[in-house]
Amino acid sequence: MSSDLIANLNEQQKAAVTLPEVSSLILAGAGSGKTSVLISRIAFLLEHRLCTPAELFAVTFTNKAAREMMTRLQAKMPLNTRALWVGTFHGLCNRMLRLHHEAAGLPAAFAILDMSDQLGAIKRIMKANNINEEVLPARKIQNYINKQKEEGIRAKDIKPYGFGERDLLRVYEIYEKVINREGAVDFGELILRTYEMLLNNEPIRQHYQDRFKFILVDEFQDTNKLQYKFLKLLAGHGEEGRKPNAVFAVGDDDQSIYAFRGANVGNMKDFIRDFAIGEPIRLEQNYRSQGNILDAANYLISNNSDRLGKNLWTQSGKGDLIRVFKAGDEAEEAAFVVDNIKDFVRNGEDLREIAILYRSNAQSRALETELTRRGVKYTVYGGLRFFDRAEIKNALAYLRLAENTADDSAFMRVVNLPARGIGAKTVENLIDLARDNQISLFEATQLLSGAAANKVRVFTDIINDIRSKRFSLPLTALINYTVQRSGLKALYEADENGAERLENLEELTSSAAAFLSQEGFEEDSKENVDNLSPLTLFLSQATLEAGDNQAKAGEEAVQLMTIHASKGLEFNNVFITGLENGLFPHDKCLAEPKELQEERRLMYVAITRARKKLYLTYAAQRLLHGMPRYNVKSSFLDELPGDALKWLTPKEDSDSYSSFGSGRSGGGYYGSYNSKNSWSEDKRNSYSGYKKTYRNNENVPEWAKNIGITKEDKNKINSIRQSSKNSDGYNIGTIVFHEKFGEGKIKNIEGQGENKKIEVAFKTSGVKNLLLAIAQKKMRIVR
DNA sequence: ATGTCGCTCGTTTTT
DNA sequence: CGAGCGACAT
Repeated sequence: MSSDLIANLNEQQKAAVTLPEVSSLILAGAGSGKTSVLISRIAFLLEHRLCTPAELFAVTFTNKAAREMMTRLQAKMPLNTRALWVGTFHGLCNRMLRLHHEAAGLPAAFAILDMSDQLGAIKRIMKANNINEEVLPARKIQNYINKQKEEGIRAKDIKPYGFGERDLLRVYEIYEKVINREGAVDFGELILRTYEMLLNNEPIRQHYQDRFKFILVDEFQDTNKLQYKFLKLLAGHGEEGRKPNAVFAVGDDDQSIYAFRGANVGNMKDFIRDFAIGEPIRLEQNYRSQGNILDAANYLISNNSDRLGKNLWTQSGKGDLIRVFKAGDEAEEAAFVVDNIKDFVRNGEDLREIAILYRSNAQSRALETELTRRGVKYTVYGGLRFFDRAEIKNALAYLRLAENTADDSAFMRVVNLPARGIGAKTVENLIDLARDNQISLFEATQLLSGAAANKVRVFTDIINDIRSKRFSLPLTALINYTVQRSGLKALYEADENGAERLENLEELTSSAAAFLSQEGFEEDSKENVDNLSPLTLFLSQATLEAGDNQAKAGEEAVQLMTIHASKGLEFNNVFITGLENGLFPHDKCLAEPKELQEERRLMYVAITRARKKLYLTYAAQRLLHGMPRYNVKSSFLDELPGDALKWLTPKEDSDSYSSFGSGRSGGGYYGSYNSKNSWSEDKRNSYSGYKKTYRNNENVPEWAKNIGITKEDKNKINSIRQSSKNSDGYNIGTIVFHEKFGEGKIKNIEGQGENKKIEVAFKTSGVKNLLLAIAQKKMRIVR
């Protein structure tokens, strides 16, 4: 059994998996089999009886990672997953807080505020306390509060610097008080409150310290200061007369890309020191990418300082060269990308194995336009998530109020939704009453008088009614009842555009049903293993797991996403677009060397997503906020090894010759495009050796052959240039598909630009004359 | 209570 | 350019 477990591991992986009961740091490079090691480690501990399932605490950053760990573990051995403490920091802290809510000073049914609830709460507080939002934007305060909590700092711990911070601090103080009264916690509070609960309650602390003999942490480089403090406390580090529990931390300092939200790479070095780790175990064999891709990644990241140090290698060959393409503008860039995707498709590649990456979301637009135009299916990661939809949040707000009437965020959201004639004035009164009497908005409704009181009573009656049924009705029935009783159902039924919202509300019920079975609730049981009600758990999960916004499994589509979103994923073919100074590395990161290094790590992450083919593109000109901006290529391109690249457009050297001086070859194309220029540059830097050989086509080494541009390459580039210039692609004979009229063939074209008109013979709807500028939005080219 | 105008701002973001 | 928001009018 156990030999089977480690049979497929390499030496380093084996060393990590079979460690005795000690703390360790596993430096796991991209594609080095990190997840396998983590799972094998747990399996190893259990099989060798080093601990029981109940003695494990394994924490990840995303629900997806936690789920993957559970599934793969279950595939290895039969396990009762609910007994296992595997989850995200927030999920596990939520679990602990629910179990010990009294010790933490919270009601059993405490609400969890997401970012928008939190922002709303801050705005409400500012209004109630006459703090002008123009001077101090609520977003700034939200940022400030979250930054403090990420470091484990309470308002009472802060001595403000100057007036600026004094005001921020004042809101932080009131905010703490208010959300505590509401029986609510925000994301940061979830962890801070758990940390403090353990810190201040010795019996509970000791219980968990005795229990969790093995603590495993994934993506350790992404932990913030508070999370590290929490881990130390849980491990019993610094506890007198106690040997700390074994912490198995897996991470990669080169993939730390979340400093902007509090992640502290420094935790890795602190961990080595605090837990006397000695040397980390390095997983450096890469099983994902081909040689050239890996070389590029290594070469690039070597420009960063303060690394723990690591060099990825692979047994697979060099593979294809990395293609570099300079486009005139973003449309041309998109045309190039889609053109190559079409080639992949012709060669039978699965669309899901193609990813287009970019630095910022706004860049997806040009790409989407081109993909749509050429009829290539795609999905964009990071859209609106299920539990973030307005109608879902509305329904949940009713349920939240039924659970916890003090939840002011939920109250504000739905007190007048659907409209019940409760206007801004009434709400303002309620806010004042609540503030003056230190009570919830719901309680404040009791103090209202006159006509407003009657209108508000309609609302509170609804809440009380749902509340009274929350234990007697099963969860799915309760949700259905709530949707109906709240008036939301009628509201969306009356709305001619409400059909989709109604569907989503129905899906909410089915997601609750799925949740129940997944959580292992017995048919009629009211509680799970932790004695929590289905409703409480469902509401927690709705906030903590907003639902994944990834491509639906089985749907064949090109994957578009930011580089941040791509972390942890891999694809056969990857396009990294927008490689321009100012965009990537981003403007705002140029000033601080630290931030530039994070940008470089971001590039490192992007490169290492690719298994086989990697394309790097940039555009000389790009619309930014509607204005054209002229860019130079990203400095990161100069940090890649020349002999791993193939320039499809004339190679551009940077103004400084540093890249030559440091021994990076300028391998590239010196054929018919302005070859004179290139040759003169060649002479200057004495790197002409193989290029000359190439030109003469004698003794061309195999790897150098690839560097030349073929005729096909050139034709393709020209056609891209052409097609993006006249760019619409609507010609006589083009087959189009129109949303309304279906498929048709273009018979005639008149006019130009804005006035271009096309005459289309539709199969089923006859001949139509359409103004292209308008019809284009509802139409795509079939071929 | 609802719609519309005009202003501002624009990196990445999971929980 | 275009989303989102607040001020203002209806």
